[in-house]
Amino acid sequence: MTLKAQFDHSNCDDCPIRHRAVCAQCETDELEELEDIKYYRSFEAGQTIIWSGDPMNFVGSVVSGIASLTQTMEDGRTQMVGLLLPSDFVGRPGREIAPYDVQATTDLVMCCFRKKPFEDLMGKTPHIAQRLLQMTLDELDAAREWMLVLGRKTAREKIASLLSIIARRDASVSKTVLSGPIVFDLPLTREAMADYLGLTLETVSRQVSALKKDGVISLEGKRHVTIPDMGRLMEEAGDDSDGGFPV
Amino acid sequence: MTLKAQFDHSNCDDCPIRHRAVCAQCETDELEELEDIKYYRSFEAGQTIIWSGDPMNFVGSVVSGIASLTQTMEDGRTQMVGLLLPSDFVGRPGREIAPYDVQATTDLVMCCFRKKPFEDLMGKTPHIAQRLLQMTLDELDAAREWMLVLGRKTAREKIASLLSIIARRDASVSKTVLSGPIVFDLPLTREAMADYLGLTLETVSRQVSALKKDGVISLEGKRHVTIPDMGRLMEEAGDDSDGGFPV
DNA sequence: CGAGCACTTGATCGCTTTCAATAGCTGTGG
DNA sequence: CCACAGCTATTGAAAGCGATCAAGTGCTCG
Repeated sequence: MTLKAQFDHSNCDDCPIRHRAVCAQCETDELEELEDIKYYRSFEAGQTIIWSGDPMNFVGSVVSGIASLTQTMEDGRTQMVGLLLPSDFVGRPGREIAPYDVQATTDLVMCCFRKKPFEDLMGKTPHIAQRLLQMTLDELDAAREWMLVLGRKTAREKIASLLSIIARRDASVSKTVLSGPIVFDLPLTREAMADYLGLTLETVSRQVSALKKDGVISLEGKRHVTIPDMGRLMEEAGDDSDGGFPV
Repeated sequence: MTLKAQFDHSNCDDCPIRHRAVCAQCETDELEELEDIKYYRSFEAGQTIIWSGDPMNFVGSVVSGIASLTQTMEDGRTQMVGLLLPSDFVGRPGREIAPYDVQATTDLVMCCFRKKPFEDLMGKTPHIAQRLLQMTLDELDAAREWMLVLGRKTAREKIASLLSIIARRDASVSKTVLSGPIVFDLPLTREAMADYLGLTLETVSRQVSALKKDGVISLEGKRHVTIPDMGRLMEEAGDDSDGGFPV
């Protein structure tokens, strides 16, 4: 596994998440202070990064790959409560104990900071705190959108919602034109999709098949998705297709 | 209606939410600046305070009463995505358009600030931004706990979860002993409970009746609830009854 | 007394879950 | 090279839970 390799440079200027992560608003001198305390960690797909209930010694940003936050009930029912993409932040300054399991959904690289030095730095660097506030508010919006999905949408709408969200942010990264067909690889297994959507994996499989049969999506293999008509998908998701991106 | 009356004093020191709201960490001089730009508004139960999609001219704190954030789909399905109690903050600095309907669930008093002056003040008053970050992180935790409720719990567990949350924070306000029976009034109609839990009001009614029949709760009238055994209720909610409060 | 509202209760329907079998793929070892 | 294990995903049949449709109750207020 050559997971490390491409990110063990120490210069933040080259960092792929430089302009979207918690450090986005930092000036050069502030960035230097962060560089002093940062270190990279790599994880393989499936690995648990943090166990719920464990002490949190570090915080950090997802540099590449995808991580998930999940809650588990005593009888084993699990619900994903966060999907962390590159630039997303892990951990909460001021908190000692992790409230959720954090897992690497794909191979993953994180830019980490030991918690204490990071908290100290945040205290004297308003740019970091400001950015963290913005990011947290965005996550809260995303969480609330998911509450609507979980509480009120049908299985078919849930699948369409998940696909449209993944498609949308893939597009926002790769600058794809929104009008043409959209192509991407699903970063989640059927089971992970089920955990995200509050469904069983069988229902996920059935609804993915149904959307395929109805021409809303097409599949090559199990994971490679093509969306011929994004507007159609958003209708299936129960969303307004004139979609206002509220940022 | 004498909704105003009790809060049109201008002195923040007497304010019931002084130590928990967005102003909690402010020093005397900072508080004076807030006092200069604040104003109170009262709303009657059922009134809509802000419509989704409308411009947001102000932000503010709930002083007394309860407000709710709800999302509505085109076909009328609605999901509550936030329940705002005294000291909770309404609005997002930097955002122009309201993403949710904000409604007064009970009679309500808010301490408002016009958005622009508040944003300016936040820029030069780290104590406000810091407190807002803490509060937003808390709301995110609450939202994620609700995602588990919405996605994975049964109707009975959902009702028990809602009751235990209301009971818990009623206790945190009124300093009730946790071991004895807990008594409170439901601030929500059956329909509002249904919108919170992603259920129909009929299912809410049935499950409340079932919990009553099984002795988990007792009712006087429709709204006055007694919980003889909080541990039992939390079992019914599917929560660990050794419940760590993860502040 | 009757209208309106919040709530309860009953009967039936249907979507999602559950249980179960099977397919397809990858990697390992005889 | 094929057999087989292990994993992910698909598909079918049946069961169950919550939604839907429909009355009916109890309370408040005019």
